[in-house]
Amino acid sequence: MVTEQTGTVRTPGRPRSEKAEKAIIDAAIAMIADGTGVAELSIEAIAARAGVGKTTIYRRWSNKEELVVDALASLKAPIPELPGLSVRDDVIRYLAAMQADSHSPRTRCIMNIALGESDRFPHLTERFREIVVRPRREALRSVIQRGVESGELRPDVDVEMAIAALSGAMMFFTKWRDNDDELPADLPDRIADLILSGLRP
Amino acid sequence: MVTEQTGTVRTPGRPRSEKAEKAIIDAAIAMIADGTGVAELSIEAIAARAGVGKTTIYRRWSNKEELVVDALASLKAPIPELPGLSVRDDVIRYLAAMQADSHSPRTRCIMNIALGESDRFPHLTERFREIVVRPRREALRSVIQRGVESGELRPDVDVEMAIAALSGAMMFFTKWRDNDDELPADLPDRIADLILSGLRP
DNA sequence: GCGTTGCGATACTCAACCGTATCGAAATTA
DNA sequence: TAATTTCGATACGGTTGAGTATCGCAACGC
Repeated sequence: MVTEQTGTVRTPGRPRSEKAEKAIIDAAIAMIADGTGVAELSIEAIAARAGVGKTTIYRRWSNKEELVVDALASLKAPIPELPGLSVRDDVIRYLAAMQADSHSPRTRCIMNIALGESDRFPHLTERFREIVVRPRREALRSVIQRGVESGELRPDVDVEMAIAALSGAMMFFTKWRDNDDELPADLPDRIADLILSGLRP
Repeated sequence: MVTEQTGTVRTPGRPRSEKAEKAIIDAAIAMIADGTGVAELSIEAIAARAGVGKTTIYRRWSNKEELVVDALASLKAPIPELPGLSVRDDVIRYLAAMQADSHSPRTRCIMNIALGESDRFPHLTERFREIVVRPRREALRSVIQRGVESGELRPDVDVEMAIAALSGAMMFFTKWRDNDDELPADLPDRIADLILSGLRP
C-alpha cells in the first residue's frame, strides 16, 4: 500500500479515514476466518461487511491480492512465552501453543490460505512466512541452540532438522489426523520425548 | 455418484458413455493440477476441456463438490516400493518419494486442495485422507513395526509419533521452506538419521 | 423399424461481481 | 467562506458462470 511519501506535505481536503481502513482490513480477515477463500473473496462483500463504499477500498488498493496481503500483514502473531527452564519444557510449551492455535478458526483459516493457495498467490504466502512462520521458527531454534550450549543436547545436533521434526510432527497431527478429539492428551510431551531422545548426549 | 442399484436392470436407450465420464474427471483433475482452485473451477470450463456438453456433467453430478470428490477418488496413489533391507533404507526411500512427489504439479495442487480447502469441503479432504494419506501411513507404519520386531528399533517405540515426525518433517520442508532449491541434497537421510537415532535400542 | 435414453451443441435466464462514475454530505486547509 | 478531498451510497455496463431447455443425431433393446 502506498502511504504519503513526501514527508510533511499537508494535503488539502478531507483526510483518509483511519477507521475505514481498519474496518476494511478487519472485514477481510473476518471473512477469511469464516472460511471464505481468497478466490471467493469479493470486494463488494468486504465493503458491505465493513460498512464502507467500494470506492473507499479501490482508493487504497488496486486489487484483491494487495488488500489480502495487507490484511495478513496486520496480524500480530503472539509467540508463546518460553521461560527457558529446560529444553523439554520449552519445546512442550511451544508445541502446546501450536496445537491450541490450530483450534482457533482464525489461525486455521489463515494457515489454510498460506498452505493451500501458496502457488496461486505467492506474495501472500511469502508475507505469511515472514510474519508467522519465521519468528516462530526462530523462537524454536533459539531453544534448541540454548540446549546445545548448555550441554542438554548433543553439540552436533542438526538444528534445522530438529525444528522441522518438532513442528512438522505437530502439523501432521493437526492437519492430517482423521478426527482431532481422539488425539492423546499429552501429544506435545510425546512428540518432544520422541525427538529429544535422539538429541541428547 | 449414484450408479445403478437394482442389479441387472437393463435400462433401455443408449447407455452412458464411460469415455465421457473419464474425460470429465480427467479434465477436472487436469485443471486442478494447473492450479485452479475448487472455488474457481467452473462446470463450463470442465465441459469445454473434456469436449463434452454441460448436460453430460449435470446428468451425473449435481454439483461441483461431488464431481471433485469423485475426481480425487479416481487418483491412484503409487506408494513407493520399500524393499525392506533395513528400516533406515526404507525410511529414506519413503521420504525421498515424498520429496519427489512434492515437485509434481499434480501432487502439489491436489495436496494444496486437501490442505487448504479442508474446512470448506470436508468430504473432499476425508476422501483424500482415505486414498492418499492412509495407505502411505500404513506403509510407513509397517516399516517401523518391522523394525521393532527385528530388534532394529526399541520395543517401546511410539509408532504414531514416529510416523508423524518423519512425514511431518518432510512436509515442513516441502511446504514452509522459503525456496526449495537450497534444501540439502541428503534431506531424507538427515531426517531419517535424526528421528531414528531416538528410536534405536 | 420403434421407443427410449444419452450425446454434444447452443441458447436462454438469472445472479454475482467487477471496476467506474456520480451524487450530496462531511472534513479539512487556506 | 472557498477550495479540495474523502466519505458512503447508488447506479451503470460488462463479464462470467450457473442451471435449464431444446435440438438433431447416435446407440441401445425389442
